[in-house]
Amino acid sequence: MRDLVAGSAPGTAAPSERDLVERFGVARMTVRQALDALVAEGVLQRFPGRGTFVAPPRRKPSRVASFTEDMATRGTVAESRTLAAEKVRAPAGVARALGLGPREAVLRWRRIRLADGSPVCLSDCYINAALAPGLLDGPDLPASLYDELAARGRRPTWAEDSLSAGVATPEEAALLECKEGTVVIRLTRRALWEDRPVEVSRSVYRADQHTLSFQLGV
Amino acid sequence: MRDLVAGSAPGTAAPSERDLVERFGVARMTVRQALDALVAEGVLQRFPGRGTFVAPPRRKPSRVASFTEDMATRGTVAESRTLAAEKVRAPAGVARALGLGPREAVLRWRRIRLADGSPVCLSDCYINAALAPGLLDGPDLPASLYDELAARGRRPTWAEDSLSAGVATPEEAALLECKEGTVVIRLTRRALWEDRPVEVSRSVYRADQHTLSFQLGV
DNA sequence: CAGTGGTCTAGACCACAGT
DNA sequence: CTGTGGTCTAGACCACTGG
Repeated sequence: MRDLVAGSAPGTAAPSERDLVERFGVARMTVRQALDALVAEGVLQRFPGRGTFVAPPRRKPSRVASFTEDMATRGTVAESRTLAAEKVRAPAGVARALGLGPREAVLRWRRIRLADGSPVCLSDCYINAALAPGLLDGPDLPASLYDELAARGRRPTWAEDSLSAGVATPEEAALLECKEGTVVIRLTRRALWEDRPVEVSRSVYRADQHTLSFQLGV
Repeated sequence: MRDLVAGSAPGTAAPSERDLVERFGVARMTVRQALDALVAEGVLQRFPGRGTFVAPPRRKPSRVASFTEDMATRGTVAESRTLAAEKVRAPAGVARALGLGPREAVLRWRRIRLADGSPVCLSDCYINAALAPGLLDGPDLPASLYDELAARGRRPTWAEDSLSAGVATPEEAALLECKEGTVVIRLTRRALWEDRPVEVSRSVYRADQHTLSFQLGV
């Protein structure tokens, strides 16, 4: 079905609905449902009175990106060193951001993130334990938090990021293997799955090594 | 139609399709089309074999935000001082980013952006003149670039932002009324409308005064 | 004008949930 | 088992577009 238009130049007219009815020997409502799917996908566009046409290419929808993915799109290898992976009672601010009562259990995962072997980011992540039980319990820690959440059907569908910049504290400088006073970007993220907070995190990126990028949809 | 579920708690069952057929005296396909619209809007969710239910509330889709909107959501007043508003031949890099030939005409708009009266951002924006003819020609400059583009049906539907951080140059410091060496966030944006580049810009934010935020959708 | 998509009817059979 | 949504048929009339 979609073969009929695959690879066609944008603006090319698709066969009319009544054409397809004849060609496939089905009812017109059936044809329309098939076309509806392609329209929803953005492959086709309909113009009443004129016809159905191949839509101009669409940008990928914006999507909450994981560090791992982000690195992959740059062609660099993401690794991480875990500094802490534990179940703790949520600090007040974290509990509030996760919509939990104070001192409820959360998972904390603190990592240094490396790109091609050199440290670019220090991340401190709190995960709603109720939504991802045992996430940090296995013999091996997950390679990617978002992949692991995806495997549990809990990948964030929405996130709010706040960005500021400053200079590295002595501790940050030591962990990121840079000079104290290096300019860093601080990113705070609150990520939700189906309107329920899954993760809050604070990350510190070496700004001299790393550029953050965002794709913003519609 | 949507009154039937307006305000209902998420998870509430909607009337079944056959119910609605009787209630409104229409065909089932008609009911389904009406429901399809609500499902597409995210108001309802269908579960085969079980029924149709009120969907959990959805986050607003991520959307390319304008400085003006961004300020409004913070409850602060956005203003700007125009440093330059002119038609120029596009520098090579800008031309490439806008998908134009070298030295084609583009609109350049350079502004200092103020939040509650104090400078927070220096922005240098190049606009594809073909997509927004005369944008800077009126007796008054637009109050908001994105509002003005929206009025012409050319509001960006997609954008790609790159963020880095550094320290203010002497010129930037003078314009932003801060000390040389103040930490700043540099943001490069390429904004498209229907897959055609509309705007590329470079902005410099005082990081000690301003936090950038992003909402990222699905 | 003829052709297009948009909407609608009054049925039908299927796969699947929950009881 | 009954009731649900998912899919399908073979028509129909409408408003709109373009020549």
